[in-house]
Amino acid sequence: MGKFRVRFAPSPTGALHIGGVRTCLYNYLFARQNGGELVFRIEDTDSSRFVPGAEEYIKESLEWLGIKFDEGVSYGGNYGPYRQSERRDIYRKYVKQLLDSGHAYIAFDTAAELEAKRNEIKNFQYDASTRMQMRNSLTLPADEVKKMIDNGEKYVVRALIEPNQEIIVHDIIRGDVHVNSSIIDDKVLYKSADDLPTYHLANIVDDHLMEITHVIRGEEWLPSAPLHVLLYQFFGWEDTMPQFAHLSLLLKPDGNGKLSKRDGDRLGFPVFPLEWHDPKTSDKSSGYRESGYLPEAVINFLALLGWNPGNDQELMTMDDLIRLFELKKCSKAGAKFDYEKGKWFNKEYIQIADETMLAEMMVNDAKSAGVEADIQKAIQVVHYMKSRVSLIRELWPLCSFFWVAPTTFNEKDVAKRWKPETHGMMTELRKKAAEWQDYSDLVGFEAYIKKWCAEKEYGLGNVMNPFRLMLVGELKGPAMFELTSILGREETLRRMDYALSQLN
RNA sequence: GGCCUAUUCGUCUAUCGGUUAGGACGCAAGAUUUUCAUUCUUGAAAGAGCAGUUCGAUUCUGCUAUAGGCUACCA
Repeated sequence: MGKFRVRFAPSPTGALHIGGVRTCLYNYLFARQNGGELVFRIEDTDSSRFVPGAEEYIKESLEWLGIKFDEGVSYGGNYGPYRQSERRDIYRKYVKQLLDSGHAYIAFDTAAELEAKRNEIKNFQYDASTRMQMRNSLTLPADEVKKMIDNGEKYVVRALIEPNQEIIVHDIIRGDVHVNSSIIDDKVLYKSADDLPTYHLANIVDDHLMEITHVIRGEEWLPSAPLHVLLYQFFGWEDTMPQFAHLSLLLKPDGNGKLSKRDGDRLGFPVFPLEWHDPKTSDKSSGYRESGYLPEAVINFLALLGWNPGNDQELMTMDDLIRLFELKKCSKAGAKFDYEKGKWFNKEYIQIADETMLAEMMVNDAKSAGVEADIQKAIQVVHYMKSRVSLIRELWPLCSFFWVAPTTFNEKDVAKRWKPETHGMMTELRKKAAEWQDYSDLVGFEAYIKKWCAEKEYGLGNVMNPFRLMLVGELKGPAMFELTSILGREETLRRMDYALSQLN
């Protein structure tokens, strides 16, 4: 038995949807676990839907997420080219083979003719029951067919499907799916107009030639899987036909239907890994990276949407996933996309993330807000504040007061904590704070202030809350002396002076 | 309309015919905290419906309902 080989084969028609990311992830996990190979193939057989930049976007997204390909477009390999638009010669050969063996035929029906037929016959299907009424190589004399082709008349090649055959698709996740061939129409396999095959033909030929052993793809492909099985038979490739695994779909968090870009816009969460600027519509869609997610969190969250290791373990690294993943354990039902849970995963990963990296990202956000935040201080701030955020992007808004001194004071908090006697107490506290020199010794400073409170018989709450109010402008932030240790002596005193001048 | 697939707490899910149906997110309450968070504890919360098979069905079968997918010279 040879190596397992799987592929991820997107169409470059736009940003990579989060569901596509999951499909790719599962392929990756499967390949890694079995010491197999993951191939990156571009399925650009529909020239009209091509979007420039999409291919690069897909690559960059998967790189950010830590999903690596072994071969394929821009990775090289011995089975190339890996872009279907560059494989025309190959497909032509196999189209001819199908035509010669009588498993396919040429059809000249125009779009208008097909449309007319659809109006004429209810539930029209181009198949055994109707093909003899159409303009194709089955109904036209051979010399006329040849003449039409020579004249450059546009045609398509259709699969010739025998009716009333039972086709069984063996699916790793779903078991055997039985389908009667009568419900499959004579699918178009090739269009002379752009000299390109359709998905179905290209897919089978490429998977065979690239020696793919397992096709792991979305459930939307299940209905065409019987056709694919038939094509393997037509070519005589049953023996090496890959095993199928059709993954359930990712659904909208609310209501029904599969998750779409619009849901993200509507509900306020990203459906794409990276921010995407559509060159055609010039629409901008948010991405997980730009929204403040860690790739590890996105991977972990996505992996568990439709699969689980069979126990209660939820936090898993990529290595864990590679070790534990099982196609057979993938759930058959679609999974609603729960954005809140995704945020929880991210929060967990922020807690174990490198603090310097988090600080650098926060410093970047500060810069965008027009504040030059120094990295050393930022690292300290992150250390104390990271447990409070779910997204990296929440860090700066939450922590900006470490750099930007308050100019106003929250009215409610003042009303609650700034009593008539407070100004006098805070003036005294200002003196004690000035006496203390080493603010980095937060334990010593805290003891010093508390001792003073005890001597004066001041309630801690009556001191600490106004103190915080003076430094932050409201009642929030880390522990009081963590706060002063980061602010430092000079800044602490300065903020106290300002507050004392504003509050009375 | 036709075909295919699915159906356990609000959500993601565990359960290899016998369980007080477990966990996580979210939610609620309590504790902790000089603030806000964090953290901890506790709680509410589920087998779509109806038949059948069986000593016994969440688990197997059928029907119904509901949901999703597909039904293009798109993938």
